[in-house]
Amino acid sequence: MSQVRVRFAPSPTGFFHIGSARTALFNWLYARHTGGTFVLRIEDTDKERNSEEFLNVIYDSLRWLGMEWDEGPGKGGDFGPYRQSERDAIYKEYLEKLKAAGRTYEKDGAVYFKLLGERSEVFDEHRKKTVTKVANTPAIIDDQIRGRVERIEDEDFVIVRSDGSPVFHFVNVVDDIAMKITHVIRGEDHLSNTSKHVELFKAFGVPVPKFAHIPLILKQNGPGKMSKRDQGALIEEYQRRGYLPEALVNFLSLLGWNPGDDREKMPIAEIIRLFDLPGVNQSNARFDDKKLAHMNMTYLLELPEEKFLELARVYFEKQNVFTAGWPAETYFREVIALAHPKIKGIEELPAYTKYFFTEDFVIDDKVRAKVLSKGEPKARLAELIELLRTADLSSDLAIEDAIKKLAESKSLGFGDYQAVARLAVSGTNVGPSITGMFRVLGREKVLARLERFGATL
RNA sequence: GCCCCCAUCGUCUAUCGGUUAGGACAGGAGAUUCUCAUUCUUCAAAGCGGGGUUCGAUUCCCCGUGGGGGCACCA
Repeated sequence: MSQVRVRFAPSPTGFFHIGSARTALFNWLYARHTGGTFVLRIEDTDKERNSEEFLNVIYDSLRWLGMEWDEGPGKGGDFGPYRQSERDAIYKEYLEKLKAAGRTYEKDGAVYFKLLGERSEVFDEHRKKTVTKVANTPAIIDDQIRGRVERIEDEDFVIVRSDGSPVFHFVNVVDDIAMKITHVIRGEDHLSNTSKHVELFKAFGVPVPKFAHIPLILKQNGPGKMSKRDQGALIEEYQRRGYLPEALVNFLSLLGWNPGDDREKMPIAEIIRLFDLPGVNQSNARFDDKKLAHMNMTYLLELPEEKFLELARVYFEKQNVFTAGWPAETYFREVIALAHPKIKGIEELPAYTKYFFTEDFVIDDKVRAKVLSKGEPKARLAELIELLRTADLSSDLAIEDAIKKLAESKSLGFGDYQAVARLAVSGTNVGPSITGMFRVLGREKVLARLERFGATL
């Protein structure tokens, strides 16, 4: 195990979204790549905005995506507790160090961190008030992605609120020191905060960790970064919709990083092997749900049949598709197998397979008009009914053979029978092979539907 | 307003000074398949502008412009 220690430090004040997931992912990847330790720390110092429910969302989402933490809540470790709300004693201890060093003062009941340098009163246009500026020297941020960044922190800032609770900047740095974090990998939105953090590290007399500020994910439409309110922003939504976590992780890894060549679809072990901080891009990336959907489809297509069946089963259960009871296992299995190579996402499954499970499906009017406008569908239907009364329906090949022979005898093509049969049996013009549909549905249902539809012509 | 970061097809990106600027998603056209989807072929599509440095800049530097982020007793 290497000395690298990284942490993901979410605040349970909202849902777990794409941006957080990618920050977690890059931390996790770096830990796995270096053989280091991935720490999960919960930043719940803002009592007003926290909830247990949000905490579980974080745990569930991380686990679903396959990012198990090495230290943290439920896992233990030598530097716990891992929830900031339980670390008051540690913050008090560190606050005393700062006080002893003469780097704090109180004002309006709050504790301020005192910067070093000459002070002057300046009117701040933005905040419309007079503030005290400090002629500080620039903080040097050694960023693994952006290189050397300098920024001057020129105002004292609050580290403990008047109600006694410590502020983010303070606890964040204290915990990174106490938990021996070596690399701080976080979103670029924190880059401007980093000068505060560097000042604190220096005030504590400890070495400043390496930083890596990763680019942000911009919302798909409109300006700005993606937030939890944006369409497609929540991890739990992908979970609910039956997306494959491997696909989501693969997609996320490619937002701001690449393996250095043309490869996109890669197993996680390969991503871990190739991932490194200097390879991360510096510019923000716009979220693209189409590309995610495509990535998901490629993963879905190569999923082993048993695995796909289980995902389908779970999805049908969650969506409560079968209100009147589950279909027979072998039947369900055959339907799902038929749909597997044809769909782009698990969420399409119920609609795609509906007519397999009920007689109560609608005939699409547009498709009906289109199919009935060509050839002699009524005659074809009658011939098909006649054929299927006795034909061998035990295999797709046998069915295809029978229909082809029939078509040949009338100097017609397979398509002349396919379209009208499909419409009668499924109500639409999209679906699995007609032979597969016949085989799985069985003679009785197929004939009944063909006859029922024929009666409307 | 001040500070910080960034800049290649619509989008994600490759290129570590010399390339017909490549790939992927999305889009167009075609082929294959019983429909649809897949798959395959193919087309269209990019170096923000201006200055430098250099024999030569997408690549290095500067200035604009544009985009993003930050400037709380939120995290």
